[in-house]
Amino acid sequence: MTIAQACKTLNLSADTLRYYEKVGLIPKIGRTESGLRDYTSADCNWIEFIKCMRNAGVQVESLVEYVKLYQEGDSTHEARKDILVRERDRISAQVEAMQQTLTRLNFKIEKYETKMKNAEPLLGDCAKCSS
Amino acid sequence: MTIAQACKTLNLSADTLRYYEKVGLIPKIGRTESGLRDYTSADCNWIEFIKCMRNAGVQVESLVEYVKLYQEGDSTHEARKDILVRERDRISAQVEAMQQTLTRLNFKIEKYETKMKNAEPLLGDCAKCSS
DNA sequence: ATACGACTTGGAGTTGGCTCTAAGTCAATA
DNA sequence: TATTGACTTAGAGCCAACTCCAAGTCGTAT
Repeated sequence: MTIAQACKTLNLSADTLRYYEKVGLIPKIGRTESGLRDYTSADCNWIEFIKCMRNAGVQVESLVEYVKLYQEGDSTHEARKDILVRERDRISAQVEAMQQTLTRLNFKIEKYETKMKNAEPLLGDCAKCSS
Repeated sequence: MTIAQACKTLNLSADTLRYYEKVGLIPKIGRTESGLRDYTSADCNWIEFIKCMRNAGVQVESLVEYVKLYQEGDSTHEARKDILVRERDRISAQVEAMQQTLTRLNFKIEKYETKMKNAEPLLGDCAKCSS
């Protein structure tokens, strides 16, 4: 699969795919005889995984670390799991904070909707975010 | 309240507070006779709100827009509500994506824990993220 | 009086994550 | 054979959101 096709299936730009490969976020992609990248479906699955993690806010750095360990083989089993656990906990905390923000936003939106024109001076008085 | 005290209560750096004021993310802070910033509790409440939104990933740009409208008075009531709704929907979608990522991560972590050393080649085969 | 520490400013620098540019290679088509 | 279009590379540029720096101004303690 050419890079153009990979872009379409993954909905990522060619620049981004090349960037991901360059920084080690995805393993080296195989080449055709003339030197063009040739994405396998395994490559695409991996990139799909990476994309999912990136969308959730996992840093490129962490994923690079994970890929590196993965390439070092079985001995890195524990370390890899630790990264996943760490990132899961990070995302989990982030989701909780966001849910509190949602509660707060909904409270404010409701005030706007019930035409309480004086909602704004109370801005800070509604439920506070924990952070 | 001096900027140092505001930093402590809000857990934000002085640079960040000044930056927020400069770009219009928080209204102009009053000054003492000698020109030092003097934060009121209303200022702190506002900043607390801003901080909550920023923590949830709301862009500075959007918040600046909101503050600007707020300062223009009652006529911007609808426009302000629209911003809040827009950002709520954005956060909401993001939370959903993150929850799917969490599911995926938990699946992988479990595989690591049950000592399925061959978990990695299946990387892309577990539940896909929608995005 | 002078030194100190907390503040002020404008503007430069940093980080993360892309995104774009320029110059070149290659295969296929007119 | 010449041109077209998709690819290649290294490296520069860009954007958001801070973060740091230098030079200067206060009020207070020695």
